[in-house]
Amino acid sequence: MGEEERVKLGRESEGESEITARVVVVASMDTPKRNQINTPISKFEDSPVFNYINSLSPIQPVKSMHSSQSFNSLSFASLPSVFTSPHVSSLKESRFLRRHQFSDMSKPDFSSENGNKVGRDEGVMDVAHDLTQHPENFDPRGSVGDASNERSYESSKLEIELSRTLSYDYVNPDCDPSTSCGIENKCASEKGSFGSEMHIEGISQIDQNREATGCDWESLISDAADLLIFDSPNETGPSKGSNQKSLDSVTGFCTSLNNDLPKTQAIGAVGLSEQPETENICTQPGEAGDLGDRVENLDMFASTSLDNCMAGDLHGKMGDEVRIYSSVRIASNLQRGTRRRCLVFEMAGARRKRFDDGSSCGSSVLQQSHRDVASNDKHIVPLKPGNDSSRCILPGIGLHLNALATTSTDYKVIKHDDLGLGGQLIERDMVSAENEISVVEDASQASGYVGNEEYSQSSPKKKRRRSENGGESEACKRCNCKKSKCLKLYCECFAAGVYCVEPCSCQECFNKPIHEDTVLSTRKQIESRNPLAFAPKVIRSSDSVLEIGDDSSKTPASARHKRGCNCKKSGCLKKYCECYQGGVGCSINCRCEGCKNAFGRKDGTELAELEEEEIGDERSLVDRASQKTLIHNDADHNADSILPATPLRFGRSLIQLPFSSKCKAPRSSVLAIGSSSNTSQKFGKPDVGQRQAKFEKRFEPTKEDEMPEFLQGSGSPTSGIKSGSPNSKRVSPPHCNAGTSPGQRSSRKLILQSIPSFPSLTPKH
DNA sequence: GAGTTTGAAACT
DNA sequence: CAGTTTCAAACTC
Repeated sequence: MGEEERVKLGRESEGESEITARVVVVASMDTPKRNQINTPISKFEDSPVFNYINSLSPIQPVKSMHSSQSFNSLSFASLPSVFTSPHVSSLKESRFLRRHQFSDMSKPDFSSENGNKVGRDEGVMDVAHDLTQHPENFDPRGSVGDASNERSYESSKLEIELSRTLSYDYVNPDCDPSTSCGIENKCASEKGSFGSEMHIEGISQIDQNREATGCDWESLISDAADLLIFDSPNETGPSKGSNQKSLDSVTGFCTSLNNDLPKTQAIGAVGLSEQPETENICTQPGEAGDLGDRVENLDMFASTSLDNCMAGDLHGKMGDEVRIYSSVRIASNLQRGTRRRCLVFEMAGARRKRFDDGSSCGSSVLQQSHRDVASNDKHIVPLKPGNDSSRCILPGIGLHLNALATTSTDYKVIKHDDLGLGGQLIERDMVSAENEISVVEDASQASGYVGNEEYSQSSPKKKRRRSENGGESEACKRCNCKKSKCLKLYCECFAAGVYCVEPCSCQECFNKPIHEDTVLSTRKQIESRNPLAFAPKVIRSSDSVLEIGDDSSKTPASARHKRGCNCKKSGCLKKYCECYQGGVGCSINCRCEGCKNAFGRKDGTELAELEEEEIGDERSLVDRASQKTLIHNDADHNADSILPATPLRFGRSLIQLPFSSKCKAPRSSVLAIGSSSNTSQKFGKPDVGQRQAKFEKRFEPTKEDEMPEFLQGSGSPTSGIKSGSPNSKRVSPPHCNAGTSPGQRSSRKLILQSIPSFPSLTPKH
């Protein structure tokens, strides 16, 4: 219904403009390039796909068309493949790729919203079919596009044809009411294009435009096509400025097209919406005047489902050169990227709110740049059911990873949830910008959070006691601070980068989401003092894991405490010793006296030796246990997450856990070990081993990202634990690494690599 | 559970 | 950087 009205308006307001539009179209039709179009059409007819389409019920060609559009738009957003090959030569491929993407991306939204489940191919086929039926339509469009095509991507004719077909779909009179609305919008956009700029870019552009419009279209349809179309301020408002004529004329034109060349009109609209000139509306309001008409669709879209920024992004994408490759551009274009991010965040935030408990968690590092994301973390962070104190990711050194992970998670959510195009687009952008976060990480986190919550809830008792239970659940990090307010490293929770939770027995605790600002500031302060303060205390190479696997040899030597211990009385045989607690042997960095560390003496004696001498069976048992764990880790990654992976998991203690863990298991924690527990108890190793293993898996990958410094240190061939300052009580950050041998390092890297996303992800600030 | 021991963290 | 103090976990009873 909207169409007619609009058309009327357009005609009334500007009958001449309409005429002009037609004239233009006609001229374009005359262009010799028409032939090209014809050829492609014939191809379609001949193609099996075409036949298939024909075979399909003609009942709802329109819907199919819509779906196709939406897909295009969607693909536009995501299109990795497209990114890879910007060249026109691959147009055909790009098309297919797009389809794929669409299918993937759009499924949720479109299928549900439009009810249009026709595959893109079908849509395309339908379009082709329409074309065959209405060949005249093709000419105009194609001619226009070709003539004006500045970019001259050399886009394949087929692609052009496809785009045309798509556009036709839009126009298709058979469209449902909902679609009609979308069509109108398109018309409006067309106005802009025709009126203001006849030189429609090449077919490629059209195609792109189509995509863009498709996005809008989809959003409109999904939300409320009617409302959007008519309600959109753009139509009446700014867009009408200088271009109003064009709009009106366009409208008229559209109308006429509907009558005469319905399909063509749709195409034009698409093309218009996306002219290259159109940058983001948001950024360039001034354009509204010029592009207002074209933009309308986008604006509407924006108002509808996404932020204006989103729309602006879309516009920008579309506008810039080939839309197909727009995504690439986005990445390059900071402004746009930023906008998207904003959008993304906003969107994410909105969604999150749904889930949000109200507890706030923040990530420090990312805070500034990714503030929004951080806020989003809330969702991700497992809030204890019923407990505000749920752990949140704190900004520690490696926090950015967390944030990223979170972010990624958010994105996922967005994708799956509701976001239509915008959401998807955003995701893409974010991913590209951030270097893609590993999904694994996200999953692990999420699961981890849950685990935490459960865990914490499960045992309100002291942490010590808690750990006893499952051992594995690692109730780690339940503090008992009384004077530090849980804002110093004395507090294990804080040190671990997690918020205190119920189980904690702390007093006057400020390490809670409520005091996020305080926590963050404190963290920063501490980090300023010691950048590695929140880094994992125990640096471990993958080797150790492997070694453990062997059963026999196993020297944890590969892992070392970054700072080393300073034990005087414990002989490094009690948990007072951080090295021992971490399940690693003492190293040069240690200043301990009378070291008897079962995992490796300061003098270089390693575990293996110790085992023989002192430890004996116990150690092997421990190793085995840890080994098992490690082995399972990959598979269990998720399970691991169950561990107290509080938001800050990346925090040092968590990382430490791998081997030692601060998850201090209660003495009795031996349980975890299982059968071997009895023997292992002696040194308490069992706990360590198992726990370490678990944590290790999880954290190892992150280590590098989190702590590049460490990596470097570990990376240092000398590995020497001591490379740093042997004498200094506290090892300087760079030196932190405990001595990992070069070989170890390599193996470690392998592990890291296994986690695909991390390397690239590390967004470094 | 209270008290002691211990060593890291923080402070000077 | 070294020494001292503070702190909370680890440990003992």
